[in-house]
Amino acid sequence: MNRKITIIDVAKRAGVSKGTVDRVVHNRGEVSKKSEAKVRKAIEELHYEPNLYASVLAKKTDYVIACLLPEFSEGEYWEKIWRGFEAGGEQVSALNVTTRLTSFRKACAELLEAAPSGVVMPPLFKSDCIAFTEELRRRDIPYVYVDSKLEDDNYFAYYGMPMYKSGFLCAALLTERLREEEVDQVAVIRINRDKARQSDPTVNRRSGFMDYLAVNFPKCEVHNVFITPSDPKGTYATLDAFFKEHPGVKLVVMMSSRIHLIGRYLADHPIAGGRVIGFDNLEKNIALLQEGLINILITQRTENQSRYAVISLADRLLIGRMPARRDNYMHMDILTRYNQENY
Amino acid sequence: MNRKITIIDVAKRAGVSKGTVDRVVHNRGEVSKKSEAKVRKAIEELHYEPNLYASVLAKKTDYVIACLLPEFSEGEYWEKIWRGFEAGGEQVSALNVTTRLTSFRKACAELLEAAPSGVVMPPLFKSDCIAFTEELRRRDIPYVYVDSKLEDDNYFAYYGMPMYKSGFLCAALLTERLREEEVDQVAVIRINRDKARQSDPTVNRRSGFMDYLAVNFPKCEVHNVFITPSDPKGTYATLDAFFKEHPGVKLVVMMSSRIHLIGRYLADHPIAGGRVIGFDNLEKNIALLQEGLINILITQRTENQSRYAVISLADRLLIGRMPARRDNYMHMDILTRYNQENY
DNA sequence: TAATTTTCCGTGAACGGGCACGAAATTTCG
DNA sequence: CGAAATTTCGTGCCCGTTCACGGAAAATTA
Repeated sequence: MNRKITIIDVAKRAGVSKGTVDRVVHNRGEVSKKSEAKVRKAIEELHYEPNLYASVLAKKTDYVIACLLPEFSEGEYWEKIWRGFEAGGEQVSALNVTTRLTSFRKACAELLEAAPSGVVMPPLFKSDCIAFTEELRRRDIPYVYVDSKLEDDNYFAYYGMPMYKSGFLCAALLTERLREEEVDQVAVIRINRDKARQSDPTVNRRSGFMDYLAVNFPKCEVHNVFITPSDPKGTYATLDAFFKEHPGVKLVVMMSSRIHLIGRYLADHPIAGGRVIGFDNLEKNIALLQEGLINILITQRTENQSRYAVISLADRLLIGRMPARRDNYMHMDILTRYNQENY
Repeated sequence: MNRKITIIDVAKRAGVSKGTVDRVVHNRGEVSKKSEAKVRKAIEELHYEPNLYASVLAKKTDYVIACLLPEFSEGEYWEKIWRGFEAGGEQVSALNVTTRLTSFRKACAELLEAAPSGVVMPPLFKSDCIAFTEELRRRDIPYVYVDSKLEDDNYFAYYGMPMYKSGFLCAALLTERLREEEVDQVAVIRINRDKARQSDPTVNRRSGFMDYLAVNFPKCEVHNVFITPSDPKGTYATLDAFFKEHPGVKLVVMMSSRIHLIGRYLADHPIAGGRVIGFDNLEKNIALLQEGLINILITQRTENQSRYAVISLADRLLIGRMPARRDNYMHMDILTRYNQENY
């Protein structure tokens, strides 16, 4: 029948040895033009494709993919990314590819010792990151962005959410079916950040959000309410003060993954007839969905970002395959209490 | 460093040969209790896991997974299932596993000739299917259901949507934020079926839908409107007549994948201020979303069902792995015009 | 033309595991 | 106890690649 074509079949047909075929397949040189042509012809005619498994088995080199992420505690957004790294690592572990999870901070230093074959990371601290990727480029180490990306020219691939559009979607869902006079006030809960060091990862999302409102509800007033994650009491007080002062606000959103920070307040003061939308399916956020305290979570398969990233890099290292697309925008899922179960 | 543990390492530690270890690993017998114990201990201690790739390479047997589906034309629901079969087949093709796509009708006959190692199928024609799976059971050929399932005891796994819940979700989305008096009438578009042969695959979904309404909007009146897919003109006329007679109907759903059948009518008579919900992301349905003629599509990664099915079966055949869950309910996605792009 | 360099290519030992074969060890039985 | 039957186990080849090694052929130089 249609037995698999092997390298030997190709060699025979081209009238050379398997070593030569191998050299041609991997562009390793040391082959005369004539032989190369014959081999390529034979490959073409027989539709030869190397057996990945035999190849992996025989290959000696071990690849290490460094996966960078910030330090995080349980239940945080980064835990999902971390899971994806693990899943991807598992998937490629049999391929002589090892993943190494590293805290972002230590990465640069560590790179000097153990030179990895590839790097996956979210570009978190912009200036540090630029220096770092510069170094990677110099060393010819491919790197993949997850979560968000910088606009340098050298990243190998990017996997993440379309941030601007997610803000747009958020605004659309928030205001759907509402008449203009019902969308007069919106509260955007925001996180107090140390602006010197941390860039705000939600800027693009926020502009998508604002743009949608500006077009569809130009008269809508947007209140920014700043809270501090480490200070639950202060958060509660801030919210309390805000909603006392603006009792008409029925529409609430949180652009980052931490809508759960206002869960406590919502439990005590549910927003009747309003709508609350957050992002990302952290367990604590899902809980709020289930309790009906928030209406919608806009999420994505966060783990997939990091998993795909690892796999795409392994593909590149092992068989030189490029990803189908360089920029991979993940689908945005809409989660309600009725469809969160099998997510 | 942490070199991979091989069968030789285990053999050495247990003081036997690799042949014996192999026999233990695959429960092939011909091993004394004493040796087996030693080997198992060594495996345990070294955390040995056989290298899948080496294993596949060495194994000679070829597996064939038969994938059954009904005949379909382009753009239909089954095309997605078909894609998944192809994707899954591709993924396992390097593992000596071949997939063969077969029309449901011919399957029984063909089975008599080429005995496949496994079967994946949607249980479409109930009585035929029961006879068929009986035969499979007798021959000890594992089979996996996709799309929907029969409640026999022998299927190896099932991948599909939670039908009842999808109806529930549909009703929830349809009526969200509406006051009781706004949900007085609902139109359910249905397909005329030859009841003798074809079972209605949406019964469970419809009961989920009805149950939600019964609880939350007990006074709501549900109109069933039957159309015939092969007769666009008749469909148009039927719809026209219906909506003329019931101008108050603003909420419309279609439980099957064919909401696009009413696209033509909707284009001419958009339902202002109403809501139209359909199922499944067929291209034609997506187009309606984009044009704003329908509001929501409840979908799933249909291709994944069939892909997972193929892969799970390959796993079972190659390394005897059971799926984590026997029944795998896929997540239901909510698609709107704002998040359909990267799906 | 012989010697030397360079280019090209074939050979064969891995890689980790499956499995057939036959030998060794053990049990059974006369 | 010895022979035969049975159980248990080790050996070695094979799967399709990769790649180091070294030899043959071609090109260059003297």
